[in-house]
Amino acid sequence: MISKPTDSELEILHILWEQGPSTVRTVNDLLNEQRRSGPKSRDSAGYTTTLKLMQIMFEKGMVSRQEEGRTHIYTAIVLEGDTQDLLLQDFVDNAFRGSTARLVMQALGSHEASSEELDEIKALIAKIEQGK
Amino acid sequence: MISKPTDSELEILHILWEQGPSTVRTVNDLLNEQRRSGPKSRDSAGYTTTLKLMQIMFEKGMVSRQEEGRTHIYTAIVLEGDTQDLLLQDFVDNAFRGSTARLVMQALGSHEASSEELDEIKALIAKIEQGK
DNA sequence: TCTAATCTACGAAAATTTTCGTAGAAAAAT
DNA sequence: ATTTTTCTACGAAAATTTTCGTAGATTAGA
Repeated sequence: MISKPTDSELEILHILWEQGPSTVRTVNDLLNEQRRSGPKSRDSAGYTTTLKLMQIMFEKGMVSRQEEGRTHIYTAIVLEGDTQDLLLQDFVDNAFRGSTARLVMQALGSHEASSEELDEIKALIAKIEQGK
Repeated sequence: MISKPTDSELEILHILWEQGPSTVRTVNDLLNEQRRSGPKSRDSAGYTTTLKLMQIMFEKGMVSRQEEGRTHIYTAIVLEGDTQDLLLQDFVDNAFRGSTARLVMQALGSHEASSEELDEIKALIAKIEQGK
């Protein structure tokens, strides 16, 4: 049973998706790196905090791990796209009452998108219309 | 200081936005109505649960209320669009690492949108490109 | 009138998520 | 060789969110 990751779990998943298989130490370092440089500077996470979270994620089946000497190397099992779908579905339901179109309108209306990105989106829409 | 509503608070805000000023009783009834008919049938909320949530929202300044006889009539203070912006910003950061374009692509790619909605989106994109 | 239903206020239990301290083993450094 | 660092495991505190029971007041119904 695939379930929605919590915010902290998602933070870790992003690192695993980007970096590939990693140790807790690596994940914790990058995590705090990002938190410092990120937009809303959060407190950095203690090592055992990250460790515990990754152990929980292992129990939930979100990540696998293999022993390498005395350390564990963790790998994301869930796919980035699948997870984003899951989160998106939930978010659209909660915040936009199920209307994907309204979400898209709001997103395009109030946030920046480069012309390249807009072109991509136009292309995608054309493709969808094609398929109808 | 405007802060992000929790999931339960958002559920209540949606009802206030739709219905306009309402009593706790009305909100609680509609809430449970929606939960029963909704996609993921959750347990219905007890009356005092909803009451307590709305009291908390009042303390936070998300809603105002006025006495009408012995009951209170609650009104949403925060605007739907502003709240959605707030939630969206957070969601894009957490789930899509800040890339609005990726969010839009994923949303359009995996969910349904009618041709009318797609037309609206195209129009919006044209307007944005115009403005550049 | 008196009984039942309905309202607010309030505190605290329950559930969930996040954080961290401590212990013990293993490796690395001095 | 012994001290320091680094790892896992584990439990539980802390923080947040959600739920509900109880009390007391007021209105409505029998």
